[in-house]
Amino acid sequence: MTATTEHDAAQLARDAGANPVDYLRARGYVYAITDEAGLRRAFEEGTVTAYVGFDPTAPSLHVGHLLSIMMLASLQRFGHRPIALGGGGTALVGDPSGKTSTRAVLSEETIQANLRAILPQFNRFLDFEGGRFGDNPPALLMNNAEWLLPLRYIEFLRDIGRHFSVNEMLAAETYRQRLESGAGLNFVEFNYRIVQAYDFLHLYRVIGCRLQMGGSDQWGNIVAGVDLIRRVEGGEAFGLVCPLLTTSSGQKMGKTESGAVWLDASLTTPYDYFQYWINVEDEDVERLLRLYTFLPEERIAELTSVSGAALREAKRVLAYETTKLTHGEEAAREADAAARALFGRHQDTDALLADASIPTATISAADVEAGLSIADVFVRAGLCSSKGEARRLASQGGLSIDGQRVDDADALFRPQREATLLRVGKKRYKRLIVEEAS
RNA sequence: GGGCAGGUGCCAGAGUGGACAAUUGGGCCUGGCUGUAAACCAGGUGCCGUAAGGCUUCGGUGGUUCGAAUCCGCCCCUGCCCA
Repeated sequence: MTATTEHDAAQLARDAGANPVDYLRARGYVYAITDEAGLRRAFEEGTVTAYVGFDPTAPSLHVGHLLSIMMLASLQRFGHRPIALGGGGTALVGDPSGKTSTRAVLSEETIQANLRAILPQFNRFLDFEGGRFGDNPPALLMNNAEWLLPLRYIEFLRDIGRHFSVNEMLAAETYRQRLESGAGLNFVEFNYRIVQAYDFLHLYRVIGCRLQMGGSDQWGNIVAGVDLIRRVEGGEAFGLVCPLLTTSSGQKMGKTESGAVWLDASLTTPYDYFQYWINVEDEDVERLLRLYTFLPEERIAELTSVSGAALREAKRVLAYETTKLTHGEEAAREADAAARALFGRHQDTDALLADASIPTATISAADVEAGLSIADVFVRAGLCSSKGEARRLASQGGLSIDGQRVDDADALFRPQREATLLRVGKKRYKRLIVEEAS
């Protein structure tokens, strides 16, 4: 496995005197910038404070948020100040961007709970102490509920609302789509843009934040903030958005059949996280290495100069590096070891069964003795959702135990030893441990 | 507030008293070929059951009927038009 570079790509670029804009562009993060020349100048003139908003609609961030996080992390390596803004207030409003229908309204308690779970996840990516990358200032965590909830309606309408043209907003892609598609748009959602713009204004006023970043679906909202700052304060602020990533086959990044790929280890295990990345398509590896790791350009070029099966090494590095960033080096090493053991050329069942890094389920010895069918066991291990599915898979040749195909899912499960290797399809493995009941 | 049209499986969308666990397409899953890739080909895709069969499902609820996703009442939700 690659030795970790002392200096990552962003720091190298900084040492070489590059403007962060150039780095972000070279890495593929830039989809659009409101005023590129102005932003470059701002970066040259001093420390820029930049923020990205994250709506706490779930108890964890997921891979879809990763690009924005990487942008913040990159800027910090250039000595600028990132702010991760938790949308404790905006989540109550609900962003209609890219949604085809109104999102279910979350309760305030849920949102607060989600926020508490999400904020620590930034720790691995951002430095909240300061100085980890030279003279960088500490990153900040903020929650817009703090200033949005106390807002008074009439005042807000008078001071902020007046700056927004309804005509303009109706013409905006986000809202137009919803209106044209007949999916509907309620007043609360219609206000999302205004509230988000206000966030930017607030951060500009309070800590001089001058840059907001996000996905390209946020462009309109970000521009609205930039405009608001100019109108209200006569200030200069910037927006930068990254492309909305899809895989070569058109899938949204970070989405799988079974849902989002979470950054929380209890929702998506490091093993599964690693597997997500190592399973990317050939055409995507290079782009993803640039976006989701800090590997230097030369290393990426070296890894992706090959084609065909040799690209697997690049994917392994991608998986390792991304897992390391999200879950730490230890977890990355384990996930990598498990992957090698399970998918390596020579499968050694005994070694696999002893390997704790492989996803594991347990079952009590008493249950086994009472008589469990193979289908039952696969269901209990979480590999099948029902016995019917297990039967179906078995009849299609999709189940195996210790490398042996299962023909009859209804046969009694008779483990040879306390550990058994279950497999569904080509890729889903689980180690099953029979435990003496306690 | 009034009028009209709707709410079906992961999604889209047929069905409009029995032949419906529900056509079809997409997605997804499995097998084959492979490199834990793509493309391609084949099969599968509610739950229980070896099977026969049973059970639960078509916004909610209460009816009509031997029988309802399909008919009727009430309620909830969505869209369009009018106010």
